[in-house]
Amino acid sequence: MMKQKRISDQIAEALTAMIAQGELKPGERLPAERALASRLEVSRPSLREAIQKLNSKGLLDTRRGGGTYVREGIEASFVDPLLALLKELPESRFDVLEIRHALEGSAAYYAALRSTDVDKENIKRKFETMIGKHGIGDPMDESRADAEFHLSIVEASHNLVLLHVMRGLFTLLMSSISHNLEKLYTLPRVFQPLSNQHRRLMEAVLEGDPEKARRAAQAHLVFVEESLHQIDREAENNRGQLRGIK
Amino acid sequence: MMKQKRISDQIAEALTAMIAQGELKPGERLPAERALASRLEVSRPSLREAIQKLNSKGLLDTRRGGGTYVREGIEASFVDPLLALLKELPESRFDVLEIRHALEGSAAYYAALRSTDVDKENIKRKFETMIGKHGIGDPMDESRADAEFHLSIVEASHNLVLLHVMRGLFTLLMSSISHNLEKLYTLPRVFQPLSNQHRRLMEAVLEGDPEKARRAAQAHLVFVEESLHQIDREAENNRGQLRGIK
DNA sequence: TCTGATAATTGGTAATACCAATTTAAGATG
DNA sequence: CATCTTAAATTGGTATTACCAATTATCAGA
Repeated sequence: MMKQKRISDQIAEALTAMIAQGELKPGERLPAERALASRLEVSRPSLREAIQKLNSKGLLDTRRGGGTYVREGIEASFVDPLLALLKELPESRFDVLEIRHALEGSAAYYAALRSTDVDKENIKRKFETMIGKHGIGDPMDESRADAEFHLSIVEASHNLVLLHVMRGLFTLLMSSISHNLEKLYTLPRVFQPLSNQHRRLMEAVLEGDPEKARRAAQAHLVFVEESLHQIDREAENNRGQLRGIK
Repeated sequence: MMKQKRISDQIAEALTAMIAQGELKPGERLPAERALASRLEVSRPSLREAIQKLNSKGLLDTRRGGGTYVREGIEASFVDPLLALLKELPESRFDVLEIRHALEGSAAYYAALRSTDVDKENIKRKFETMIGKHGIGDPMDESRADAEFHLSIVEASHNLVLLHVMRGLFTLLMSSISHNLEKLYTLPRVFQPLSNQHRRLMEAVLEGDPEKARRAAQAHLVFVEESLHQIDREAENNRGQLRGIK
């Protein structure tokens, strides 16, 4: 006979399912503890224990006097330790690029094999959005649109675990932006080939050519890596010249 | 003026520090809730909330009537959401294999480029351990030794982010063992080529041939994937036959 | 209409009681 | 003396109640 699960675990699971199924959306506020405990017919401490569990997992966010909310970025449990690592070791972002090279090559390959018409429309939309963001504002916005374009391709691969991992990696990169990544979007000699590569990648996926898609994704990542190395070197040289003047 | 942290967070942090500093060792038992709450001069519900947080993070393990223990294996924070996913969708383990295909190909490539003498000795040791475990006991032990062999190659790639991701994926697989994975070690027609592939992978890394290492890693993963598919089909056929008898 | 004060709501902490599961200790039996 | 069974003690789990602290909403006055 199976042991009965503790009530707090059952509540945590139910809430997790509601978040996973979209019944509870990022940013949405839960009912007040007393009301929710009453509705679920459990005691408030049991509910609190469940909520604390999910706070700890990064799924919920509770503000004293202000209510409990579904967190906006749900990958925190994966990201936090890596974020600490990136803080300590800025070179780790090249580690991330190496991983992206491997994973996005695969993502593009499987996307070319598996994408549905809906996926393809989504990829096109994200590409247009990304192009539309160029030059008109915050490079952060461009960076976000870029990430969303790439994630649309990962979605089209229909590998849920890969999507989870890639979401975590992109969240990580967005959080650690500060290492000249914006230069990718503001330097014309970089942005133009970057944009062409994005287009080539999209076209390969839309044509359903897996090997071409893989190569396009990997060439793109190699270009990003080399561009960042170069931008780093130029920034280093600029610092050297400033020292000479002072 | 900084907001004062909630008491349960302070307790959770203190306990985490004690674990990190070795004051509390894996497997060790905490004092009883009432005693610990009294010692810390907090209420028992506050302490319980802290303990539930750490249970949720995989740092502690609480047994009703039996006490609270420091957990033995500590990578759970990455694993839990994916574990839930794997429970819901057993096919996700093939998603994981697709990712391993991409990541371990890269890991082997960079390991062949970057491994030090220490790395190479470690890889050899893990290989010998894995071979030594074959057939003499629990297939779980073999599975663990297999994971450690692969992780030794990831370590030799000197990509810290990749190591973090791969550790998480292996912990995930170990936790979700139940889908005929042990058959990989107990079926001679599977184990023999598997073992040869492991050897070939190791040799390519030791020779410092990156492309050969990548191909060896990827061939190995393809073989694992196909073997699991086949084992699944046979299990399905066996179930069909049992139905016929009953 | 805007601002400040007050009331209401919400989360945080504590104390207490009791139930359920596990562990330990004591007693009986061979 | 060793082993088994039973009872007691210990431990975690749940619930109720009370009160404090922070935030939000509402109301009154300028």
